[in-house]
Amino acid sequence: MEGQLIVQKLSGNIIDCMTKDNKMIAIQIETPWDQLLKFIEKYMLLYVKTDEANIVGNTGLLVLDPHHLISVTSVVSALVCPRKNYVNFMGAEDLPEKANLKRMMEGNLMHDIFSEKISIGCEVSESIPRVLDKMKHELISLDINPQEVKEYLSHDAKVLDGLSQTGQTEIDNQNWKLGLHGKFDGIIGDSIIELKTSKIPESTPWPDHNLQMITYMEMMRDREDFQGKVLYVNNGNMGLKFPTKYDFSNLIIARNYAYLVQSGKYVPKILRGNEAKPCKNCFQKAGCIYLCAGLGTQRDCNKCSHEILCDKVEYDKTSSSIYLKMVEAITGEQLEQIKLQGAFSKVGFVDNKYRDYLSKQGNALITKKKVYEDIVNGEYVTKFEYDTGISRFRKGDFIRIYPLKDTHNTITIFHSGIITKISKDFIEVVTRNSLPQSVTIIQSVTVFQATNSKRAVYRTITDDSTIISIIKSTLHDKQDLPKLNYESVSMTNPLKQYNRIQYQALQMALSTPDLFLIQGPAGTGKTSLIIELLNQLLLQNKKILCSAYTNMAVDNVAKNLKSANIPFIRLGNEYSMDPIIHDHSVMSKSDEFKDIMNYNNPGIILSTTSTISKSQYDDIWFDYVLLDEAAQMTEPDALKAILLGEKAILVGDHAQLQPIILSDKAKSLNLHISLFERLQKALHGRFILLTHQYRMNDEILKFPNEKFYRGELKAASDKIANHQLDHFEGELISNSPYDLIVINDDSLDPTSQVNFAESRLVIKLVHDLIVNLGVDKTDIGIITPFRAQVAQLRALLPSFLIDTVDRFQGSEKEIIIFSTITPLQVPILTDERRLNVALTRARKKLVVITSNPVADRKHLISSLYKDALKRNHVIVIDSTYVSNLTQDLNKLRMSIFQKLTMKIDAINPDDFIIEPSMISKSEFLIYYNSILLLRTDTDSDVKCSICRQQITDEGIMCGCGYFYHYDHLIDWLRNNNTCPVCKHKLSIVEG
DNA sequence: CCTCTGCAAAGAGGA
Repeated sequence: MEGQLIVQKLSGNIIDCMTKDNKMIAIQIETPWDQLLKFIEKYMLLYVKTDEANIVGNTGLLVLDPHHLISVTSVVSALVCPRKNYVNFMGAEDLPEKANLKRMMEGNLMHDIFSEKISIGCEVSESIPRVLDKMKHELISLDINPQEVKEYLSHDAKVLDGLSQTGQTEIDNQNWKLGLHGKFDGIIGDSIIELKTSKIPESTPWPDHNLQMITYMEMMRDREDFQGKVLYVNNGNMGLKFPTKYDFSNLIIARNYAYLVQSGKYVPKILRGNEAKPCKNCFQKAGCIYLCAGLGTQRDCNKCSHEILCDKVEYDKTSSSIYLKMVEAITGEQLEQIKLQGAFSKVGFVDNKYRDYLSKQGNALITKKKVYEDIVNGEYVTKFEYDTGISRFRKGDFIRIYPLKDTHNTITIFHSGIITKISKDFIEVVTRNSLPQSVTIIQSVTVFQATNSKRAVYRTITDDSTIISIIKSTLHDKQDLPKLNYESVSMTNPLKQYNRIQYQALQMALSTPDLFLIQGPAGTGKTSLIIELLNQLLLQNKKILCSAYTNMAVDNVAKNLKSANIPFIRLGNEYSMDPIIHDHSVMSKSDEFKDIMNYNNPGIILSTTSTISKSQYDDIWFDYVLLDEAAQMTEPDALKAILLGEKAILVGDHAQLQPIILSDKAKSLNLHISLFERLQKALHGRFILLTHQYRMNDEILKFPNEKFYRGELKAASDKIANHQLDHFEGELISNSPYDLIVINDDSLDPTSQVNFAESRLVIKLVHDLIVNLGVDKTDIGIITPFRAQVAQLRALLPSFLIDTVDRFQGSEKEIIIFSTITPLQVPILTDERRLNVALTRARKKLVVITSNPVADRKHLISSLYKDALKRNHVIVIDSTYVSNLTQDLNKLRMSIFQKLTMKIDAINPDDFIIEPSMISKSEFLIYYNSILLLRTDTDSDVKCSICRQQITDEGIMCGCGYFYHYDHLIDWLRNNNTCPVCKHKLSIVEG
């Protein structure tokens, strides 16, 4: 038998399972598979392949939770040593030796050349300068001489010109039966090709290469019977080696153990005695010992074979257990993201209905045809036309591209890419391979930097610096630090004048021997203080890291430094930073960066926490680490940067956005509480609140001030308290700095993330501002909670500044128009902090637009409404007014852009209306994060996965493809929050 | 829902 089974009952080594077509079957599990028995649970999904009803020896396969995909490299490492796989997973890796690092980089570059060779068929000599340029930043930061690498490539890679055939390269693949995913180097003809640059073996590939190739071949077997060839390129020679036979069941056992490690169900023991032979040459030995001693897990010093290296140190038990808890939280979040990616990825094989409806939700994009394809810089640039619609995609998103006519039950192949351009009917992407005419595009969401976060937390165990000790001590007790002696601190050549509190904050930050926290609410001059701190510290010849979670926040500091003429170096990929600061990027300042890296030279480095946490920067040491928007990052994220410095200054506002955490498990372990927020409560004597705000008119400030800052904020001067636009009264605009417009329309779809009525109103407002009142375009900012609404508004109003609330944090504008969408189910505006951000961006005029009556809602937005009503700021309009705007839509748009002397195309209003039937309540009732479950009129042969009875009327299907009686699933969800089979997070929609 | 971004394999030794 062969197939996917759901576990119903376990007794001894017999498991009662249900097949997909509702047959019950008992399987007996014998050695070596019986070692997995204790991990098998009710409702667990299994893939089973066996000749009889017994799974025994190497004749059968048993895959635990096959929808949780494990990477091929993890499996190979788990087969070599399960402990090694565990050590890697825990982030306890050491930075490889320098010589080895260089070999790794050389290998990387060789793969890039190979990739170009078989995808576009260009000469090696043409590729070399190109791939070196792409890798320049990494070579610089690792202090590897590009010239030496170039010589290596010119000598060794030349043989690749001997390859005449072209094919596909870097094949991303997923196998939903075996629970594996991976990426192999290429397919040429009927062969899977894997390139290696190590010493060429005499006959067959080296063992681990053999295992890797066997796994790839097995993963692809159901689709096509590929040959496997390992291509060795070494010292100017080329050798092609064919894999030897290997018992694949051993690989699946290793896969199951890697899965158990990743889901936190299993910790492999350290090897001892005779078992420990492989430890001799293991690169993970130090981390392995470290985890053993640091955490006290599996510790048994008398029997341990690692004695020679181990110093038997007893680490502090408290911080060790906190470390374990944080890693657990990070892992929880990682698992949530793996599931989310899994649910999206199933567009590769679940039926078209599922794909279409991901697309209707804006979570997938289906192309119609290729408009052009070009090769730029060794990569394919493809432009597609798609059915007009509004999606959540935007420029710069990492995406996965699935060929539409290439689906398979168990295997999916996709291309990774980046969106370079997107409009309402065209999308342009960059990929390594040529793409077919019709594809499905989904967002790539496995982006949580789990390994680096774990590495940072792991390093805090043994770090006994003052600052890390203070942070650790606040985890169990409140700490009162001695007062700072700051009064005598003076500044040389300050950039500007500061108020009393700002000045005190600067003095305190500059005098702290360890840490300091500055809470800077909206408009209180946070950015000026950061620039001044950087300025003063640089004058003191300090080496400083200034870091934030988002590229936008880092760029904000960079632009201010640039205009103050203060030198700095910006780390990170150039495509993710503002082009204005390209001349400060590490690519343009490589020599200065090398000096700062390697010597004790002063300087300012700007980077996202994500970039600076890469292992290649482990050895840089800073006098100061300055964190901007520190309340927006998780504690591990903050630790990544803080670990690199002697002192730390955290600037943020915990009344504004907090880190985004998807997993309930991680939330229960407080991963969503930032270090800034925690220290603000637990650490006394190192905190100041800035209270003078330089942004908002008092009418705009009033509500957020009372709601979020206990009324502690004041305008810095009367001038600011009263500043407003000159004569700005219009048809929909009052003479006051603050309006709340309510569209009285009950027919709107409350689940939608786009709202055309609000968009039309935005256009009307922009029209009145620009055309009637002569407002400058750059003074207007338009914000909204959803990416989809941003896309709609951008399509209607090209070249205007339109963005999500989250991305607008840290910015301000004279006039802000805030389209709320007033969603029912989605708690986007019930998060007070997001509302706070939205309401505090405007200097002189704030217009909030909401749809539907809001007064009777429990949401915070209803108290906003009540407050506005009391203060006479509410403007109510009816739906007829808005629908009449539709006829004038193009006229309004044309006159806006005529005034701006820009040419635009007319649009068809119908393109923007989301039919209520598309997302009707009766069809979709249960959410999996952003994905809805399908409610369907089922065919007769579908069975409920809970009661195993036939579904005769309506059934409901999870993204994993399993059906339920509607009532049974609802019953189940009263006590659980996941799909019984695949464990995806599900929640019932109110109403 | 909102954000961040690369991903996975790259490498040594060696049957």
